[in-house]
Formats: sequence, C-alpha cells, structure tokens
Amino acid sequence: MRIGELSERTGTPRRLLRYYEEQGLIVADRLPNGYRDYDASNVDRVAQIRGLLDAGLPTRIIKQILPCLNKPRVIHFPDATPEMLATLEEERDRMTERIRCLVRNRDAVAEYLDAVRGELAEPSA
Amino acid sequence: MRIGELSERTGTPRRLLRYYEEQGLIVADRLPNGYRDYDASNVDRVAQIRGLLDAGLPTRIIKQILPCLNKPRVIHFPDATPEMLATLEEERDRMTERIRCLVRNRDAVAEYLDAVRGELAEPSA
DNA sequence: TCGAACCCTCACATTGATGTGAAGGTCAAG
DNA sequence: CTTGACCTTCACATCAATGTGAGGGTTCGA
Repeated sequence: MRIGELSERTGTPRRLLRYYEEQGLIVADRLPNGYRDYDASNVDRVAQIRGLLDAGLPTRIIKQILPCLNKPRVIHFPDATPEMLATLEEERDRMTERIRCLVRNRDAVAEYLDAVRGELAEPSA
Repeated sequence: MRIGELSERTGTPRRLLRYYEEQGLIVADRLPNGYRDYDASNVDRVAQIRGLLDAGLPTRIIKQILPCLNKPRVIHFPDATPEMLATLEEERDRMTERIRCLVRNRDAVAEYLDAVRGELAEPSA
C-alpha cells in the first residue's frame, strides 16, 4: 500500500510515517515512480511504535527494541550484543517502574472520581 | 528548605523546580531575601510530578490532576467542575491504555531477555 | 574583606515529536 | 490535455521539557 492508505489505517499523519522511516523504525519499498510501498505488516508495526512512543520511549530505543518484539516466537538470537541486552534490561526496568508509577496515579485518579461519584450519587450517605 | 536542598533530595535540576513552579505545579514561599523556601511536602510532590511527566502526561494535565491526588483521603470536593471531571476520566482512561500498552511491550522485552538467557544458560536444551 | 557557595531573573539554545507549506512529479478520469 | 488527488523532498515552525550561562545579589566562614 502507499503512504496514504497506511496513514489512514493507522491514524498516523504521513509526515510521521516518513519520520519513523527516517528514524529507522519502519522500512518501505519504492514503486518504480518513487512512491513508498508498504507491506501490510507495517500497520501493526506502526501501531506498536505509536504505543511505545506514547509510553514514553524515544525512537532510538524503540529502534533497538522493535526487532526483538517482531519475531513470531523464540527463534534465532543472532545479533544480540551484550550492550544491547544491557540496554534492553535497563529499558525493561524503566518500563516496569513507569508502569508502577502510572498504576499508582491512575488508581489515585480513579479513586478520586469514584469518591466524587459516590458523593454525587448519595448526597446523604 | 531552599531550592538546592530540594534539588538534591529529589534529584531534580534547580532549573526544573523553577519551571514546575512557573507551570503552577508547585508553590514556594519566599524568604526575606527573595530565596525560594520549600515545604517538606514538596519532596513527595516533585517525585509525583516527575513520575507523571515520565509517564507521559504534560504539565498542564498534571496541574489539573495533582490537586486531587494530594488530599490525604476523601474530603471535600469543592471545585470539581464537570469539565474537570471529564478531563480526569479521559486521562484515567488514557493512563489505563498506556499501562496496557506498556505492560504488553515490557512483557515482550522481558520474554525476549528470558529466552536469550535460556539460550545462553542451556545451550543444548 | 574576600571568596565560595548559595540564590535570583532573564533569555537564548537544544532535543524530540510534530505541524505546515512550498515546489514539483505521477497518474487516472473527464 | 487538463484537473485533482495522490506522491516526492526540503525546510522552516512549534511545543514541551530541558540545558546553559550571563549578570547580579546574599550569606558565611577564613
């Protein structure tokens, strides 16, 4: 598919698809006329990229992480340098910490909302 | 305490403490000489702010959320406008979505690492 | 009284993720 | 053949979170 379709199917501005490509997060073939030609797998891939970005990871980390997440399941582990493994461990722990923080604050917000709800629903309780 | 101590105790550059104040996330008294004077509660507050920022919330949202999270427990709900409640609900859901995404990807990274570990530990398995 | 270590404000620089638009090529349908 | 909807690259703009540093005051101990 061309960039317009991928843009629509992922809800992502064309500009960003080109940006992700520039950052090495996705690859695109080229049609004879120079247009980008995307494989269907890019729909999922872009969704994952956006999720990770939204989760706070910078593109340079995502670039490192993505190759590991795409493999269907346990296969070859060819180019896993020690530095990369260290980066991944670090990032995994950062993500865990982020999750903990997010959950804590999400729960606090939710509790607050529930409390207000209760207040409004049972003014005399 | 003055800004230097708060900076040390929170691991946050002074520059950012001033920025958070400028954004209305924290408040500081002033000593007679003009120096900022922070209440001890700001240590926790700054930690929370940084957590939320790191979780991807912009300061303008944090500013709205924070007042709700600081109350010790269920107390008065004075200035909870409907718009604010809507914002909070929206943000709560965004956070939940973010958590889901983060967990999914964190687990994927962790699985990958475990797999590589297994590979290295039991080369003949 | 001097220097070190604080603090202040102001303001410009940078970085990453984006928006926006110009100048132009491709292609299908009227 | 022209129009409109695509696509291309390039480049400058923006926004939030930060870095950095200038220029200057305060405080305290040697």
